[in-house]
Amino acid sequence: MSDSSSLAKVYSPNEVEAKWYAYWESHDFFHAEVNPSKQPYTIVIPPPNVTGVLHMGHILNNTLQDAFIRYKRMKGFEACWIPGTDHAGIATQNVVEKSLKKENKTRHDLGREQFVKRVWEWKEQYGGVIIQQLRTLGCSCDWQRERFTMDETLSVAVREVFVRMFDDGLIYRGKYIVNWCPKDHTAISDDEVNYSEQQGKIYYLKYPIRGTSDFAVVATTRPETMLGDTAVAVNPNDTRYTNLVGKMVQLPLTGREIPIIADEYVDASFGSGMVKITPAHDPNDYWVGQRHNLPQVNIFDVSATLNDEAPAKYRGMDRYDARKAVLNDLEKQGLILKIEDHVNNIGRCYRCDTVIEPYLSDQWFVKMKPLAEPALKVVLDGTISFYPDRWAKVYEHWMTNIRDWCISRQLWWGHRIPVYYANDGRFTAARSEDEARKKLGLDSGASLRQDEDVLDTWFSSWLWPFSVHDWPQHEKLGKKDDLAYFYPTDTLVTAPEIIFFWVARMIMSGLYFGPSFTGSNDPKKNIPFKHVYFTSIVRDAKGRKMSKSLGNSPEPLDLIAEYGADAVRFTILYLAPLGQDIIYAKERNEIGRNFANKIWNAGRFLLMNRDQIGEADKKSEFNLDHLDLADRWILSRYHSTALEIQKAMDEFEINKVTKVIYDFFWHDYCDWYIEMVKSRLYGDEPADIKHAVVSRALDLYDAALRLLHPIMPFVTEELWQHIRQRAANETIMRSRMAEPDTSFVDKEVEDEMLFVQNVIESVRNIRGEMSIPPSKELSLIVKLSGMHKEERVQQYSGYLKRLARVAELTFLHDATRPKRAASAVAQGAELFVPLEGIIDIEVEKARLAKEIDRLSNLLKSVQAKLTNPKFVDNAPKDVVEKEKEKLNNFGETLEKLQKSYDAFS
RNA sequence: GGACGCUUAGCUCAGUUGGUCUAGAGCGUCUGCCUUACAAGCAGAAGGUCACUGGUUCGACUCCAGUAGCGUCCA
Repeated sequence: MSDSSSLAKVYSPNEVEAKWYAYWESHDFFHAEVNPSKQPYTIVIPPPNVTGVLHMGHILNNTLQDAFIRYKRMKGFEACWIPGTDHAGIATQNVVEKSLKKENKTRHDLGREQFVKRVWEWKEQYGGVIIQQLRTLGCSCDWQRERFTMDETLSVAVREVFVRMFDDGLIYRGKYIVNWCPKDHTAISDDEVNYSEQQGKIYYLKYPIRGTSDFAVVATTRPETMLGDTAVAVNPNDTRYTNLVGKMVQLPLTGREIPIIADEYVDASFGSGMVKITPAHDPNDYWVGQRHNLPQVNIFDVSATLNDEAPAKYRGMDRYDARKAVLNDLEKQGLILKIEDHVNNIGRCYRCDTVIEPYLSDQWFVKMKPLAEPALKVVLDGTISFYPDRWAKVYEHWMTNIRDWCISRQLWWGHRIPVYYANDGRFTAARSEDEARKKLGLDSGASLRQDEDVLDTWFSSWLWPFSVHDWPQHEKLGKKDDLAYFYPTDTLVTAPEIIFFWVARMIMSGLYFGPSFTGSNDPKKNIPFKHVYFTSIVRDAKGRKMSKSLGNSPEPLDLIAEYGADAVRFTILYLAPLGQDIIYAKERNEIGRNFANKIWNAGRFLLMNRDQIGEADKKSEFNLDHLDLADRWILSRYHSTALEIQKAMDEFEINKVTKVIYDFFWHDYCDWYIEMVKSRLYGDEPADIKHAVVSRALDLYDAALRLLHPIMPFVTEELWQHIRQRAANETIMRSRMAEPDTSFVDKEVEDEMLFVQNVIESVRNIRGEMSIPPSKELSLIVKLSGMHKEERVQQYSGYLKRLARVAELTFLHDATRPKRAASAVAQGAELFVPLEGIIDIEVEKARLAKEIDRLSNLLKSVQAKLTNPKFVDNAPKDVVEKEKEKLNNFGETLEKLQKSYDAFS
């Protein structure tokens, strides 16, 4: 596998990627096992919907996780990335219902059992395509540990948690406003409601205030709901009504009296500044009612027909007939102040287009206060850290204003609520019917009815970090060690949108249930993860969030096919600053593609030379004595790069990681080091030196590939396998990433190299400005000064000659000045490039003038500082010293340039 | 309405405890090159009142306040 002739001129990723992924997977390289000799590093995937397909958000999220996992694996950790999907109650049920609709059937035609069976069939056949797509992206998930939230063991976990919390008094049944479809007789979720604006009316109703002849005027778009009013509310800061708060009003048509209350929710500038409160028929009013302990008067039945709570004459009317009747009766009593046109936002059922009714119904809740308190603490005290940390504030705000969690859903697909009702109406939560009978004191065989509802999908995913290890059956199933070893996980990578839905709840469940399997009350042992990385939002070139409905997102698999997975991975990480959005356009993948190609071609270069020149015998390679400037410099650069990468990785600054490795590989290694290597390989050095040069270049390349591997796994594996003979089961992904060794970082060498680079760049600049073609070789005359010694410069003159395309290099020792030469100053050294017959004096004068101008501006500002006594007195000594040094440098350089300029006048 | 974030080259972004690091990179633009790894490349160049206003300071892209625009979450 080390044949350079197989390397094409341009890298084509497709076959390479498929080949290596199959190799990795078939060799179990992704699999992690309990290994006491290693430290574990664990990530659980945010389980994508089983109905989902890969989108740009997934690309970002999963590339991040894979980069972290691969990095830690190469740093010697037992790295375990546990994948899986979630059953996505509503989404999945919808998909199957839609397919039923094509057969002109509804789920009711099939019945619950058959319908659920049908969903499972769908899941087995079509579900989880995203899992396959993650492979295309290169994700090194431990597929042997793949889980699904409806798996039997995870379902056991859900029931266990429900029963324990029920018994602990943390789960209760209560009333809650849901979106109710009066035609389908079902609750639907927020995203199943279609909202549209519609021209309607707003009615100003007059409610008599008891003990006065005044009226409270309330504005409403739904006058019929006044029959269920239980209060009138004003804003507490609204001075117009301060004296009314606490008084009672007579609710017309009902004979009831209701209080006037004060609540912040009321917008004093809207309508009359007074609003009717109908807790049973409006979500906002519901919360006002909760705050003020108002009664909930539900006037509708399941078809939105008026029930017995309404006055007799309206009973049996539907809501629209009731509206007419109520308005008619109020009008008769002179209780309508006015009617205005008004644009309403009306929600309709996505299935049947019936106007949705906010409807009070029985639901199950989790008490959040007791769970929230410890979960907030571990974030505030840093036991769990957020990246970026400002999300901690958002988290804190939510956790301190938390509402109970409604966990019941009126669906068939999901974990059915494990609550059982006896015939007499008593109920309990239980792991099985038998247990329920026991708890209810019933005979075995007594009939029971299980709750019809299922649980919110989040009620299973909040257990994910430990349910993936089959808790609570982990001991029985032989997973006790796995749970102990891999829990808590280390890093969670997720979108900030689900900080409340998911992140916060996982922290709660970890702290609440953790002690039962960690055997400890230490929050550090029970938290589900230590670090949370919140991903960026991927936007299009116009700054709009990428979404299916806008159709502004590229198809990720097409991107991978066109540019290669490595390129897509590299590009998205390169563009992903911590905590900032990503502006993404398809063409940007050229960054990653070009980089992959660059690395590929550097590999080609090395292989050609390895094959033509040959390698050194291993031992001589790192004999530090014979390393020259280029070698010492690239080693220094390599180790500082490795150190920077390590730091950036630790801080989750992944885009910095990509930039650092990109700059090192492309600019340091390719632009300078390889070019310098060429001058040695193509010169007349002895063979053994050439061999050593080839070997050293290969070693550095090998090390650089390993630094890059977590981000571009495929191309690095391909090249790593090519450059040296590898054993049958070897892989770069399980090789060790070298630890940065700062003893190689050499400031002096980097400074000297900087001088070399300055000289070369100065000559290139002259060449460019004078339009001298590269084919024309130049002479260079150098007059050194200061620290630079001729003997040293002679040692690397070969580099200057080759890289600046200089045929002849001479040194000047006296004050003579070469005639008709372009000149420059590099770190105090004067450079002259004789250009007899070529030089355009005006061009050269302009070139020098520009540089003189730039430097004199710098000089002026330094002078201004140093002549300011306040600066000299107040600024730290080293800063003043630095400025003085600058003054000297600028002054000297300026003088030299000026002399050159004057020579032309 | 509340909280938070952003505004640096034509575009997308770096710039880590205030010292003009001589404010950088990629793309785009211009010039010259198919120089025996790479034209998806090499070399060079042009391009920036660091959103605006004020304040703190010897000194502000950097810290503070306000303004404008954009964005996210919450209500």
